[in-house]
Amino acid sequence: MARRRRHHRRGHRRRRVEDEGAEQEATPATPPSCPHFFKIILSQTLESGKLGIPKRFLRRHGKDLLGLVFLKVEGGLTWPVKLEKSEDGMVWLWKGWRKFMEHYSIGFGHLLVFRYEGDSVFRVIIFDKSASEIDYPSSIGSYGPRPEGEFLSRKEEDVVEIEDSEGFAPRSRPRSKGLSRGFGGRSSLTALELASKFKSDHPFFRVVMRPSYIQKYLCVPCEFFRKHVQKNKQLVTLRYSDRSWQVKLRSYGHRRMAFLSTGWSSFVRETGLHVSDVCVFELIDRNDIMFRVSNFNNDGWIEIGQSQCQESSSEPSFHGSPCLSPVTAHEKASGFESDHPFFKVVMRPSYVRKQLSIPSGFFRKHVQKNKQIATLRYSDRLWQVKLRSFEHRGTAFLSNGWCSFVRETGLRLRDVCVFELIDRDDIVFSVYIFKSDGLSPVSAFEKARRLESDHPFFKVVMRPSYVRKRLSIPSEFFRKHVKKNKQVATLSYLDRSWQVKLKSYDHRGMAFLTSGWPSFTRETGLRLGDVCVFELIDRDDIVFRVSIFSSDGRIEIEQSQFRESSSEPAFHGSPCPSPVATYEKASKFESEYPFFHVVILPNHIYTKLNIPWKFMKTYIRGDRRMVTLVNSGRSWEVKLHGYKRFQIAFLAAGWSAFVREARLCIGDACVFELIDRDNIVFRISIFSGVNREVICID
DNA sequence: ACTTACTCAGAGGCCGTCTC
DNA sequence: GAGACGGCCTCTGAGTAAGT
Repeated sequence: MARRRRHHRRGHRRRRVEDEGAEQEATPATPPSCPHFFKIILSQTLESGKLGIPKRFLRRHGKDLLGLVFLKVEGGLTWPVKLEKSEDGMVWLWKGWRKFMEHYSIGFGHLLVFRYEGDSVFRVIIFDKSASEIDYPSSIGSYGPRPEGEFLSRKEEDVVEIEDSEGFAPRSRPRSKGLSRGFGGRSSLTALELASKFKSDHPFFRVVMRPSYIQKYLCVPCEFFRKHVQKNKQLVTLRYSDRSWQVKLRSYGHRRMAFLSTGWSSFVRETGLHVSDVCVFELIDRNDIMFRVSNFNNDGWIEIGQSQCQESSSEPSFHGSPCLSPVTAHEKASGFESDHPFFKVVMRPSYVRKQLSIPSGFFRKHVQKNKQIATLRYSDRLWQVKLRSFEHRGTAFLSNGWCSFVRETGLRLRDVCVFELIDRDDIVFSVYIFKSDGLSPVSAFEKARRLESDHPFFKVVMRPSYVRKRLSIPSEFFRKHVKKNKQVATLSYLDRSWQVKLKSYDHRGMAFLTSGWPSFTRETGLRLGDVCVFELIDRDDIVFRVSIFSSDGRIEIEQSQFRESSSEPAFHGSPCPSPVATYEKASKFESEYPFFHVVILPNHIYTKLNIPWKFMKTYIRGDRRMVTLVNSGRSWEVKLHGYKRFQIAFLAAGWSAFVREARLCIGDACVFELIDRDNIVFRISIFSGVNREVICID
């Protein structure tokens, strides 16, 4: 049930944020008895002296509105305002509206919520530019509104609110694209309203989650910090749904600022906090600085600290690079809950190809040290997988047998797996696979990977740090194509260009696009998972022509002179994803003979090739030490090593000769068909990169 | 034959500076 | 003053070489 509700909640979150000046009606979560709409005050409204009522609101409630309505502000007067109807069906608040605006000093960027109470009466809530509700004194006559940015509530002295979110509230700073981009919120407003009703005996503050809060750290309102937090405190505890997180409290005394830093991102990730969620932080223990956190979500879902909601006591944290975390699979998996301990993993190329890294925290906590084998259960099948751990490094992997699991369950890059430990004694995991579907970056990836240019270029999958901060330039590309004295690059995209600072650290061979890059990502709408191709079209002035391939089909612009590639440069930003396509081709391979396939990695070229132990155990009898590889009419004798004790097998002596002479390349996928079990003869089919397809199949 | 250590690229965190 | 931005450092993990 809880799972279903959560899923429902995610669905709401994904609703598109409305545009500038959006007019909203009551949300589905709002009781039907209390319809409302909101308006953002733009210059046009100020100049015309009238305010349009949203048509959708009129359709539902317009018949109740006669020629006159009454506007009431909390604790204030009731203002009669005449309505005007224009020919196009619009209805305006007209005579009396200007007076109302002047009286309450309503200005550009203010947000007004009109809650319809029936009988032509609207209760009006006024938010200033910082999205803080202006709390007008009850003896309104001689008072103007409180200064912008002041957010202390008079009703509750211990309450400090900061209600400001890039997601739906106007920022205190002007932005280039207008201040109300995505005032979105029909749903945010509901969350905000719900949160605004929050009451507690403890001091508390409310925060609307901004992108920077989600991505980096949370700013604690300085007023609250000064008043309630002892200066020597450096650690706080956040309680949420029966779990606790230790988070570092960082403060700059001289600036009277405070942030929740180390540990905050874990809290965000593990509680599934999103931009525009409204959180209430209740200080339930002043001595140890413990906050009870309640989250008011966008669709009215409330998750209160230490609530009855079922929340996993295990570790629901995601493991694996966030850049590869597909929003959809990720979100689907986010709803997973269990009484058993579990961990979640986003499939990275190395996981799909090789071995799965187990989160060290999970391993330490739940897996007995002497265990060497784990069993994976998926559907009605079981797989035995070797459990490798390196205690001193705190790392652990699923190795031998894992590849078979991947192959046989059809696991792919960016799928999300949940591993639920249902039997601690025998280490049995029940595995749940959340497919990344078509919304993963794969399609963008596939499109981008086919491109080639006469100019030097590199390709990047957008990671969180790239989107929000800076872009890392492949060191090899930088060394090879960019002159050392260059400090500025130009990014050309469509008809626009951006000047971006080029920062390099020669001693480490690292290079980044820094200042100006955030503007580029913001203004081109670049998002996590999008793929960018950077063509260096001018080496002297470092001009990159950029092509963007969106991860969800939202936009796709190919403005360059790209053509289909035959020799594909590696992607940057995630470890060597290019073999995935060849792997996928090889995955479709069918044969009457038993077979396995591998993607050739650098270490395969120079050293040895592992054979899946399960394959070895099932199909290769006896203790034979030599095998024959057949390809394109030629054959190679290769030494076979198999170690029962470690369940490892690989091809060694003779293998490198095969690699060399069969012209295997890194990223190629090979299918090994066992065409003669007695003499151990493998027929090798090679699937190469783009355009080469299968080079030869005997 | 197998394990462990080392190296390096890159992601992300910390904290100072800048800007509004 | 508040918060965004930027520089640099540390940590992580993949790949590989060396050690036992």
